[in-house]
Amino acid sequence: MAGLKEIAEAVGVSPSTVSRVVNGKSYVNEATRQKVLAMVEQTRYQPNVLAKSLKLGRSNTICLMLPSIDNLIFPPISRGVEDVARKNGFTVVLCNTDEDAEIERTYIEKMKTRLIDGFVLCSGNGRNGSARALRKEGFPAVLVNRFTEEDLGQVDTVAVDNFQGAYTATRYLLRCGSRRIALAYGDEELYLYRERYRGYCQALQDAGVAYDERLVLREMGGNDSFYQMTREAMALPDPPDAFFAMSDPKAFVIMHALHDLGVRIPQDVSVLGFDNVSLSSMIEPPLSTISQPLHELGAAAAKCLIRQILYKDKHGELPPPARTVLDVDLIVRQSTN
Amino acid sequence: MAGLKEIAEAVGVSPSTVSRVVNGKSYVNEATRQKVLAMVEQTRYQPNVLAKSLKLGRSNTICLMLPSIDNLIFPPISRGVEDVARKNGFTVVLCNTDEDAEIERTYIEKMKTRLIDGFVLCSGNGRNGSARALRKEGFPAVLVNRFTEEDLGQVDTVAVDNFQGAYTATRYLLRCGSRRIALAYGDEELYLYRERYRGYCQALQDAGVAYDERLVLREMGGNDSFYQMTREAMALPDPPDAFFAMSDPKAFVIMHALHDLGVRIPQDVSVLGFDNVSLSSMIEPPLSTISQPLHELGAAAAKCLIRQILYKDKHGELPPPARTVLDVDLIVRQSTN
DNA sequence: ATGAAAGCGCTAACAG
DNA sequence: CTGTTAGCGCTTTCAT
Repeated sequence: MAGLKEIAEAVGVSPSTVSRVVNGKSYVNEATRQKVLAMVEQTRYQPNVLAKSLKLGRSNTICLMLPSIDNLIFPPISRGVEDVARKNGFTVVLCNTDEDAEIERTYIEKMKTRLIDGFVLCSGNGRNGSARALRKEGFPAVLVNRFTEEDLGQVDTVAVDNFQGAYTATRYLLRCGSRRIALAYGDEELYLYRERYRGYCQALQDAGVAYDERLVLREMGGNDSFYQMTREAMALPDPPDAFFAMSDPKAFVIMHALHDLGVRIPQDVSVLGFDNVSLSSMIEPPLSTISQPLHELGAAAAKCLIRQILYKDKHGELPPPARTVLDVDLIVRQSTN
Repeated sequence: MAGLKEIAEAVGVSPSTVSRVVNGKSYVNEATRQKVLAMVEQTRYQPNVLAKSLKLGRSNTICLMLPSIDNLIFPPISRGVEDVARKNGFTVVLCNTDEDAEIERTYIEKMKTRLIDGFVLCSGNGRNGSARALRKEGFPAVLVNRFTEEDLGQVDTVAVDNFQGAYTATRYLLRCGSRRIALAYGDEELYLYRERYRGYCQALQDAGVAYDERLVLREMGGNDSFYQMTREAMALPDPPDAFFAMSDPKAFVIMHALHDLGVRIPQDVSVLGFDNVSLSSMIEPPLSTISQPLHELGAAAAKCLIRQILYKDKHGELPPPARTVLDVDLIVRQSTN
């Protein structure tokens, strides 16, 4: 692969000149500019990004940290991030942490030594303040979906309004006539789930419907645990007439359990999800759900991060943290009535 | 961030010495070694990977090129790649090409300038010989799932035995008593689908069952096209008594269409998929399918690639191309009988 | 408008 | 066993 030097020699100018025309930063005599350009074309010259990064202290690379790309909501988010990153000349490195704080820490350290320009994080459970630490060190960072109260105002965040989404969901179920709404509660460590819980409670209260602790199914060890909990709930003296699942995959498990119980959806009980994962429209019956704009969430995060990076280039410091909240929609399909 | 130089000064030795102890390549006086190590510890020194790569011409980074991480089979493959890469000290950067040869080409060029050590490719439709070109240039590369006859023996490949899988699938359906087996045929440009088609035809022939062109549903413009084709097939004078879908998502669409038609699965018709994507066990009824070891496919690819990289380091050239074939299993669930 | 020179952080001969 | 030197490919003052 030809380098700056080779093409400089071939044209009979200095490497600096070639660098100048390639980067278009400084004026160069039009005649030589053309000659250089011709040679660049001819040799299909591509600048060595590593050398450039080393020199500049900027790699045009961002890191996307998530629990696992296997989780259905992350592929679209990841595409959102990549699509805008690419459009802006950035490369993205994806890291799966498996929710392990140690792995996350290791990755972050490693990435710093690659002169990574910034981080998009969806991996924290909220307790480890990675993002805040990063920001304190001057690293651009943005939290997507997963963050806590403490992060707000301290670091950039992107998410939907989880409280509102759950409120809307619950109110809808109520309006459909449900009165005993079971809740499939995700990992309570996560702020986003606590927010959805709040939305659920608030909607119940606003409608004057009693909250029943026996109807809140608390995840223990994965989504599969909802299979058994669903059966137990249905065995209650006054069983649920609806299930609100805090994520679509939980709804899938619930529907499965209900099916095995011979309970009809939605005739006997309604099921409502949250996320609008691509498969939710493909199952039987198609799942009603609260849609999160997954791709946009990723795109917004990347935009936010790139804004920080550029701002830092210019002003030498990070811009004040911004909060982005996207809207959710209620998608009514056939699992509710 | 402290560099080699800083810690060298602090200890009172030369940078080379520090480099030596850090890399453990050469013997260093035990006493100084300890002092250096102590300082390394204390300053939490992390070598600048970029500088190292630039010097060595090796980045310890590999590139995973796929159509889109949104496609259900890729997340597990991607995890397989990442897991073994990480274990071996490699970072992976993921590129989504959306099946666009131009995007792929651009990505490849870009990655070369990052001194990428090698490529795992699942993105080609077979016609563009990216992998062969790469190999010719001396770049380690391995093809996963998607490749053609021409690639065999020319470049490293990793895949399941698609012919055998489809043969097994079809034979199973036949043994269950089906005689009119419709086939949901994926993109015929892809060798892997043509292989599955061969397996289907062979099994039919071996069983002495007539091949009926009207039963082969050829994808046109996405999986959703199978919805309509399923309806049409069921409207035939002698409709199918089974569907063999060349991928699980196609099976989902078929099941959906069948459901809307009021056809019962598996009582009226059987449906069999291919891939064993994680959701196939969660739908109603749970889908019988041919399981591809997705995670292992990725892991095997990464191993193969790393082997090439190491071999090249040592011998200055690539090892002869190897072919890895993994086994598939028939998973009988409840969509067939 | 252009060239010379220094240096980003690291490694690898080559001396000693 | 350890220090000196050169250089990976690029950008950027600073001269000219």
